[in-house]
Amino acid sequence: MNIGEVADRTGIPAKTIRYYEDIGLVRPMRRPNGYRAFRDTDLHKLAFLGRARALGFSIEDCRTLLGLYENESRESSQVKIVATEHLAAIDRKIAQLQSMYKTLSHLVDGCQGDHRPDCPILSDLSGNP
Amino acid sequence: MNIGEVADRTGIPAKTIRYYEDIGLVRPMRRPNGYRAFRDTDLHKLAFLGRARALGFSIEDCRTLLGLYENESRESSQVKIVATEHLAAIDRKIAQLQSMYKTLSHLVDGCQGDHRPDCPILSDLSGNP
DNA sequence: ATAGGGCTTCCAGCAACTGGAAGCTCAATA
DNA sequence: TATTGAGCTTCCAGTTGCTGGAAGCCCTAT
Repeated sequence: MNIGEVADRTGIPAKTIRYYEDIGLVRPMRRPNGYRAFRDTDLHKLAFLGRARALGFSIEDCRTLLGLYENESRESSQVKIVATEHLAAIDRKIAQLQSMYKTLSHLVDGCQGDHRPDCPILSDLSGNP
Repeated sequence: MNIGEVADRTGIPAKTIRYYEDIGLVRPMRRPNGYRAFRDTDLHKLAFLGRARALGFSIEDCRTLLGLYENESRESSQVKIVATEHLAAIDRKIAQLQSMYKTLSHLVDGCQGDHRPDCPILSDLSGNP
C-alpha cells in the first residue's frame, strides 16, 4: 500500500504518517522506487495510533502503549498505569478549563457589549477588584 | 525597576518578560548600561497579560485586549466579542476532554490491572469492537 | 581584587505537526 | 511515444509560548 491509501484508510494525513516514521513509530518497507510500502501491520499500528491520539495520549504514551500492545508478555497493570495517569491529566485540564470558564463567563455576562468603553472584562484584567 | 523585581512582583518569569518584549507586548525603556527599566505602566501591562494568559487567552488575543485596554475610544462590544469567542473555544475544549474522559474511564474501569496481558484498553485501541 | 548575583544577547529545543519547494515516478491520454 | 498530472520523495521552515543554556557584561560587597 502506498502512503496515500494508508492516509485515506486511517484518516491520518500522509504528512503525519511520514512524521511518525521519522520518530520511529512505524517502519514501513520501501519499494525499489523509494516509495513507502505499508503492510497490514503498519496499517493496524497507524489506526492504533490514531485512536490513542484521539484519546489525547501523548506521542510518548503512544510509543509506550504500542510497545505494550506488541509485547506478548506485558501485564495489563502496565497499560492501566499509563491510562490512569493520562486520565488524571485530563481531569486536571478539565478542572482548569472549567475554572477559566466560570471566571470568564461571569465577566462576559457583566459586559454590556455596547458602544461605550466601560467593560468589566478589561477592569478585571487590569486588576480592578 | 529591573526585570528581576518585575518578575517577582508579577509572577511572570524574566525569560517570559523578555519574550513579551521580543514580540512587542511591552516596551520597557533602557538604562545607559543596557538594563531594561520598567515603569509602573509596564508593570501594569505585564500584570494584565498575566491575568489574561491565566484565563487562557492566546498571545494574539492578549495583544488585542491590551490594545483595547489602552484605547480610550474602544467599544465594550469589541472586548465582548473576543471574550465570547474564547469562551466558546474553552467550551469546545472542555467537551472534547470530557468525551475523552468518558471513553477512557470506561476502558480503565474494565482493565484488571494485573499480571495478565489481556486488557480492554489495548483491545479498544487496536480496533477491537 | 575578586566573588557572586543579576543583567544582556543569541541560539536551540520542546510537542506534534503542517506547509511549501524542488524534484522523481507512474499511469493514462493524445 | 511524448506529455500531462497526480502521487511520491526529501528537506527546510514555521506554528505556540515559552524555557534552558552559554558567553559575557555590570554592580555591589567583602
